[in-house]
Amino acid sequence: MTDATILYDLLKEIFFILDDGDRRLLGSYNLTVARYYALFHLGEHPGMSLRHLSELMLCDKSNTTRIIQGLAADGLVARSPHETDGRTLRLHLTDEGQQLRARVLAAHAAYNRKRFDCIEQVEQDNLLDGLLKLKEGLRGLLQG
Amino acid sequence: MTDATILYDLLKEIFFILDDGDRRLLGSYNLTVARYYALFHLGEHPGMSLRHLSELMLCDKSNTTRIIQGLAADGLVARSPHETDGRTLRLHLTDEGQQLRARVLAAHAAYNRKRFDCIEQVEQDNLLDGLLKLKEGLRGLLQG
DNA sequence: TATCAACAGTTGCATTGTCAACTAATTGCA
DNA sequence: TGCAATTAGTTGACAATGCAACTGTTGATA
Repeated sequence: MTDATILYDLLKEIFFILDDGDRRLLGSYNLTVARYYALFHLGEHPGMSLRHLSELMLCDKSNTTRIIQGLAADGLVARSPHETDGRTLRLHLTDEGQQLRARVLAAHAAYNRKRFDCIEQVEQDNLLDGLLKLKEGLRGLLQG
Repeated sequence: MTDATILYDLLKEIFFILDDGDRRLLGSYNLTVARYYALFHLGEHPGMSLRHLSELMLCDKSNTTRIIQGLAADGLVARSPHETDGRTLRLHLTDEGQQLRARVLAAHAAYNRKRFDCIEQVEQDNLLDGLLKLKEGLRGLLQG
């Protein structure tokens, strides 16, 4: 087994542990992980299109359609037509959506601090460096 | 934004990129990620039970039932009754399954090497150290 | 300008995944 | 031994997700 495969397996395993924790935390706010990400990105980019959101969420646009449908049904997101482009939607958080987003983001940040407390600050920084480089490299592969 | 959240976001994004790549690579072999893992484990433990496979795949046994049904329909896996325990199945790769497994494992390992080539060996080792520590820490949280 | 390609979003379908209920077989214990 | 509890696997209901095909809109160009 090569180093690359060990790294790969580790990354996958850590993801599953993080994701499992997320599911529990977010479930207590009646959110799924996907809905949480949608709320997050919509707060960062008010008025964004569905396609743009799909790119940020790294998922298929059909999936995004349905996630937004659910959030709209819950009164957290509003969809309006684009002013000039008849194909495009403008997505916005409702007031309720913004309030929920603020609460959940705070809870999630606190949860992350707790989770990553297990490693020292220096190691966090090292890890951050390595992961950043890895991410850039992987993104580069997608282009080339 | 705290370091912890940056780390978290990086890990998630890297996972999604890896997963997307996996889906493409495995798709070219007519495999899904779940089927790939099933082939992998079945090759390591010939004759294993469905329940055992479920544990290794970290998923519900009903899901495993259906994944195996699909693989069997494709002629990659054979199911036979256990010699002494009438409840239990014995799962085996067919010859075709073994050949496919060998090819796909090699392709996946090569793909991983290519993907992780973007960072130097020393950095890979550092990353591995940090991730290992993180994994242990996260596991610790689950217990405590 | 008329047409054709590209794009945004939706819908249908298959796979994956969970949970709960079920069947059949085994095990344990009174 | 015989009955109750456990175990292996399957099935059904449902949600999330990806892919492919579709509709309607925009844009580019001949």
